[in-house]
Amino acid sequence: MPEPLPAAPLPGAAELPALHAALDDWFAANARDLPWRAPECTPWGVLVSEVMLQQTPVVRVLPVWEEWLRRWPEPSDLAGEPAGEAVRSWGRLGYPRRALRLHAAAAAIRDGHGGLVPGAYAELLELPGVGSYTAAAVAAFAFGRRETVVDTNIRRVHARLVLGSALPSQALTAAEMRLAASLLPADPGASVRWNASVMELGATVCTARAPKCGQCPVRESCAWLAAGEPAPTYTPKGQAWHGTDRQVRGAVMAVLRLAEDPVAPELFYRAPADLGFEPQGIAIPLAALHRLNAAPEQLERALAGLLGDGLAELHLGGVRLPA
DNA sequence: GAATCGTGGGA
DNA sequence: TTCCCAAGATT
Repeated sequence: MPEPLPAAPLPGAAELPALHAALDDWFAANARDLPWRAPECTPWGVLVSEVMLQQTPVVRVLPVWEEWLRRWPEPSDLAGEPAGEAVRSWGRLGYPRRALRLHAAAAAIRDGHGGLVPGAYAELLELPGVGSYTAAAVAAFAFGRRETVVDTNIRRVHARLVLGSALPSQALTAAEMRLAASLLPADPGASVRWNASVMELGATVCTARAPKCGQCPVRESCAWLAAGEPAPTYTPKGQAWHGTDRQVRGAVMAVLRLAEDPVAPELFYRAPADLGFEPQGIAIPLAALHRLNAAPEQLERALAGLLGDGLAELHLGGVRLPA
């Protein structure tokens, strides 16, 4: 299939070194001091950070990551615990399936890789919860490999800087991957710094809303600024939340995370006050769940979904986190 | 390709 | 208050 030509000429071989140098200098002076970027951070620490950072802001990941690495310094440490411990210690990071998959990845690393996080993209990609972005990111940032790392930040920077668009396309395309590959420095060390600096630029300066173009080290090269900051050609559709099954799932998960013992499913369908619970412990998330006023069918779907995903399991008539 | 999957903070 | 969206993966 023929693809449309880029809206702006791509940076040529003559311009790329200057672009690389500009972002290299900017990153050296402005990079955030994040623990998973420290030289002593292990590949396991990098992998945990990358999974936690999927769709979750840095500030919320930081304390949970610290606790995970303190408690489970190596993959085998996590693999030796029940999966439910991973889900519980995930706290309120969201998308708790990630905790389950990270636990499964730890077991795969212990059983299939001698307990060491693999450094090859193809091997990383085989791990549960690791997709194309995370595999490339771990290979690059933990092992210094030359990989084409493409996340939402990098896509947005490329869209503006090179293509002159306000936002990247709604779905990642093969053309974007080729563009990213064409911009990557040949030297492995330089490529790692480039990936990290473009991502950092997108996260802190070239943001989705209200970009700080005045602070941008490559604003003179930006196709979007040159084009007069054209508006997006589409409006992203928001994610519904209130009244959805997802909201109910989240509320049920909050109960299970706090429960010491299996929770009788009937409790999900009644107000804690009617059950004679004091407003403490498990009664707090139960009350929050009840306030959602979810239809019984909705609660059934949420529970069935959690059981199907392995985020909950039945045990002696109750529901609990997976063993 | 589109839908699904949490959560909380900032604009 | 409401809306947006943040280092995606999976089906």
